[in-house]
Formats: sequence, structure tokens, C-alpha cells
Amino acid sequence: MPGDAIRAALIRRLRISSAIADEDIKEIEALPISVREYPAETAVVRDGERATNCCLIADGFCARSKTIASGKRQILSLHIPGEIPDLMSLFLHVMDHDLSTLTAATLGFISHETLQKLHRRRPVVAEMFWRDTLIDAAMFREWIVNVGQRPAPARLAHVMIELRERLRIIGRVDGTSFEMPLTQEQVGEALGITAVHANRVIRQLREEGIVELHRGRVTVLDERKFLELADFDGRYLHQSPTL
Amino acid sequence: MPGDAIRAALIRRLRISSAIADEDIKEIEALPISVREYPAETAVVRDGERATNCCLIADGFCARSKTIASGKRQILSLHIPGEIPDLMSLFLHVMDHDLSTLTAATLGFISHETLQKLHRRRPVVAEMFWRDTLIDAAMFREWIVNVGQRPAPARLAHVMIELRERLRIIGRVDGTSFEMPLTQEQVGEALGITAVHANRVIRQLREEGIVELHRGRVTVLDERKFLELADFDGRYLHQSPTL
DNA sequence: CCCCGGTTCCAACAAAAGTTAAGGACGCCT
DNA sequence: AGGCGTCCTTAACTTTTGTTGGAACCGGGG
Repeated sequence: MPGDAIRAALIRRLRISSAIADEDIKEIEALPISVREYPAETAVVRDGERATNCCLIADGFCARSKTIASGKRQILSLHIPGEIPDLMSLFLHVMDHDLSTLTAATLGFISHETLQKLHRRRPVVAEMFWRDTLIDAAMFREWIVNVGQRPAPARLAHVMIELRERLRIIGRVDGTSFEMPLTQEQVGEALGITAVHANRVIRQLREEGIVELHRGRVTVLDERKFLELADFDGRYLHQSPTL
Repeated sequence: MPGDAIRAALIRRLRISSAIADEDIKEIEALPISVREYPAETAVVRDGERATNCCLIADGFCARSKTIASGKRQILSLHIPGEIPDLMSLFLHVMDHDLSTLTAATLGFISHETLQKLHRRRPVVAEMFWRDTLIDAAMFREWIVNVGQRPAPARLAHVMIELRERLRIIGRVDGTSFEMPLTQEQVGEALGITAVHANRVIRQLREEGIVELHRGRVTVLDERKFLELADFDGRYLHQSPTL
């Protein structure tokens, strides 16, 4: 049954930021999930749509974004397996942004109704999910700082390290390299710069022997320089449930 | 009793985004709140601190911000009376940013413990507060877009209009003008530009007869041009509880 | 196998924003 | 009234980023 692996990924991730009781795990494991495959570069939910489900990433990468009147697009966050990128739609039914796949992905859908019922039955689970949406917001805050205050090379390094720290938790970092399946166009949209400038910045970091980004994969060349450039403090990820 | 006016402001605001039952209003009115006065430009909670209370703005303006290693500061949001800017601390106990006053302010503090108990008693109230934190996140998303994709003059106009729409709800817009008590330094920190450039942009909008910002007060000179420049779509404020 | 479309890469030029430096306005305190 | 400090204002100059246009690369489909 494919749903099982999905549920396991979710539970593993929730454990990182909250402490869960066994009965609650059972409840989550019993959640009805309908699975669906998506090709790369496809909209899952669109800005303005009314959502009735939340979507759990079983496999693949997703991104959230907003497009303004001038046609420019801003990527707001990247999402990896085990995450529920549109949990917010549970109470904000009309989407205020897009959710789309970056790579081919398999997604599990859980209806809002099911989740609401679970929350009434198990307030602790509700709090866990609430906390998850709060971490989501914390990541947005850091993203604002990144786009607003850091020079472009540091912005790129920071996004890379954030992604790496999250991938590490699900065992998806392979030595000095990990996946970041964005085109340079999309890197630009994430950093608030043009694709041309994204290319310049990527090249600069390569030439300085700090980090390489090639075909959707990041390879760190000099960890010390990389960390120093990124100015990364992972506290905002709130990965410790004890605090 | 000073607490009453505070509670009333909170309830009025919650009503905008959620439908509330009478019993729930009674519960909120019964919440123990300890009131405290703050001078302008003072930290309320600091990045890294452990919070045990949430803070309700009774009067005055506040802002949330983060400071990076290089010393640069990014303002993340502005807050007005009736709001609870650090509701997120309820489940993210260690602050990942600063909350400080912009003007002299009177703040009401509600302990996390009290709120948790209320949530267990009244899950609907918990959902209301949850929804509030989700709207907070929606505002962060729009802030990312603003800083990442809009040219500086549009950024300024957008922040102004967002603030105006929120002030309007609490009856704080006076014809074509409203309060925005930021120094030009702070305007720069909000928009992700330097104070010098903030000055340039403010002057430009004044010279073009669009909007005037003087001594912490915005006066709109040409509403049509102002709206057009800002590219504002208020959907992200999620002000309709019916949707 | 080659062609095609989307990336990646690059250079030259234009525009936006940052830096530095300095004078002016204004409120506040004595 | 005078002095002081903060904010605002402006100019000249530098750096970063955007724009335009084009060449090279690469993978998939005919």
C-alpha cells in the first residue's frame, strides 16, 4: 500500500518539532489519504481557488509562489517529501498563492473534513499541526530577511543551506551534495533577482570554489566559506520539540 | 477598567476574519490581562528569548524585525491596536525575531497557560486564533513578494495601502490620511532598501503628486495613481469569515 | 541521426540602489 | 534663547542589478 510510506514520512517529520503520543500516531496512520501522481512543473492548487484538501508530499519537490500584475513571479518556499505545503488552507480556504510541483511528484490528499474531525477528537494533534503552520511562518520571516537584506550570493547560499538542513532530516543529503531541482530562472524567482543575474551569481560561487549548482544538484566545494557566506542560523526552523 | 477597551478591540478584530459565538466572546472577555505601558522604540520581546505571554496591542504601533550578522535589520510586519503580534510564541516558545514598539504603546499580556486552557475548553476559539496566525503568515508571503519583486516606489505604496486597509477596520483612517509612524530609516528597513534610497523614493512620490509621508503621517494626493502604483489586492488579508 | 526547445552562459549597456559626506530643519532640554 | 541630537535632505560617485541579444549546450522526439 503506497499510503503507508507517505504516512511514515509525515510522522517522522512531525516528530522533529513536536513530541507525539502513540495513540496520536495511530490516528495519523488511520487517516484516509488519496494518492495522485503529478508531472514536473504542474499546478497543484492555484491562487484564488477554494481548497477542500490538504496535500502531503510523498515524493518529489514542490514550490509555493505568487505572481504579480506585471507578470513577475516570486517563489515563497520550497517543499520536500513529508511536508504539507498547503496546511494553511484548512482555515484559509481561498488560496492566496500557487502550489506547484518542481519535479514529478506523488502527492497524498487528506480532506479538510477529516482533519477537522481529528482535531476535535485529539486536540494535541491539532496543536502539532498548528505548530507546523507556525514553523512555516517562521520560514517566511527568514525568507523576507534573505530577499530584503542579504547580497545576492549570500541569498543563494542561504536558500541552499536551509534546503540542505531540511533534506538532511529525511536522509536525502549525500555527503557534500544534495538535490535542488530549480532552473536558473526559478533560482532567480526565489532570490528576487533576474535569471541572468542568478546565472552570474551561480558562476561567481563556482569560480570562487564555494559551491556548485549543476543540473538540479548542489555540491559544496568549501564548507567553511559556504557557511560563512550564507550567514545561516537554523534556530528559525524550530527543530527541537523540547523548547 | 483599562482592560475592557483592549478586549473590545481584540474581539472586534477577530470578528472580521471569523464568526464568533456569544459564549466565546464571554470567555475572551473573562481573560486575565495584565496591562503595561511602553515608551516608543522599545523592545517588548527579543530574538532568542523564551516567551511565556502573548501581547495584545491596546494602543500604539509595533513592529517585528530580524537583525542579521552584518547588523542590517529587516522589518517583517507592522502592528496596530487590537492585534496580537506574538501569538506564534504560544507554540514556538523561543522567539526567532524581535518585537518592539514604534510609538509609545500600552500592551496587554495574556499568559500562554491561560490561552492553552481556553483552547482546551473551547476548540472553536483555538481555531480562531489559529486562523489569526495563518493570516499573519499570509501577510508575510505578500511581504516577500513586495520586497522581492516590486520596484521600490511600488513597495512603499504597497506597505502604505496594506497598513491603511488594516487601520480602516479599526476606524483609524481620517479621510485621505492615516498614521504610519516610521522614520525614513525604518521605511528603508521595511522595504529592504537604504535610508538614503527611501528618502529618494518618498520624495519622488511626493513630487509626482501621488502620496505624501510627513512626520509619521501618510496623505494620499492622487488615489487612482496610488492604487495603480501599489498593485494591491487585499485578498491575502482574508478579511471575510464566510469564505 | 538530426532537429527542436528549453536551458545555460555570456557580454555590453542601462537603470536602480548603495555609499559617503555634508548641510539644514526641527524639537527638546537647559 | 541657545545648543544638541535626531531626522531629513541632497549631491556625487560606486556598485549591483536589470535588459537585451545572442551563442553554446543538451536531452528528447521524430
